[in-house]
Amino acid sequence: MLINELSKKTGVSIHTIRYYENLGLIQGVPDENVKTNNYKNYGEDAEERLGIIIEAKEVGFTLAEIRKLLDSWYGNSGTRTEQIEMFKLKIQEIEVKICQFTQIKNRLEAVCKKLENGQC
Amino acid sequence: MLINELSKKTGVSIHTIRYYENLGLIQGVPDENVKTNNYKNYGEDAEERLGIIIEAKEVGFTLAEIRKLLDSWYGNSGTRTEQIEMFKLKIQEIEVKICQFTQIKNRLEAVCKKLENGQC
DNA sequence: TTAATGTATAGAGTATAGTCTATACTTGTA
DNA sequence: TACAAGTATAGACTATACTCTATACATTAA
Repeated sequence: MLINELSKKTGVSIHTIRYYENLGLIQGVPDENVKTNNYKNYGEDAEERLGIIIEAKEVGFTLAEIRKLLDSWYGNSGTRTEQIEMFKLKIQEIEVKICQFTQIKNRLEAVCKKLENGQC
Repeated sequence: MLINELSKKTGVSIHTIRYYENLGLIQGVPDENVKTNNYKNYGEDAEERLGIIIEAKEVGFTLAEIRKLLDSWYGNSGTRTEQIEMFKLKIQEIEVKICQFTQIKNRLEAVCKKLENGQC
């Protein structure tokens, strides 16, 4: 598919897709059959990678981190042991984040209850 | 306490504290007894607010959101009903985030296991 | 074939969140 | 009293993550 379709499918703007492509997060390839242009084609892999980027961004990873994540995910870098280390580290980070979220949630809930009971 | 002490206590740089103060997230007050300077004094409230800022930032709130949070927290804005609404909304947002984190964590764990079992 | 629309590339502009520098005044210690 | 260190203010600079503009070429429908 061309960039326009990828954009519509994922909800990511064409500009942003190109920005991600410049950063090496996804990659389109020119169609060998078409010699007249250098339009890039994006496959399901690009779509999937974009999906992961969106998800990872939502939970607070930077694009630099996501790049590393994708490289490990798709085995573009590091030995298997390094990849496993990378994933375990990320899992730990996420666990810490979940913990922090739970804490601040409890804090907010406590304040909320106080407010509801008119104790403020 | 003066800005230097506040910085040391919280681990937030003097520059950043001033930046937050400009945004209205915290506030120091000049000492009425000292007429020679306009050095600002920061109380425990400022320290506490900085603590909340740090926590909230860690879980992904923007400074604009944190400002609203602090205003509700300390009752500087809105009716009680509005405050409760605000808190409930934030709690919901956090629940969604925790859910997203759990999902991506499961995803990472699955890939990790595959890697460990040599299925990649 | 022409006009509208789509694509690629490069580079400028924007928003957020700092971070640093310059200048000027104040305080505290030798 | 001199001087190092602290403080305030304003403004410049940086990094991240876009977002937009300009230019040029390609494609497609009328």
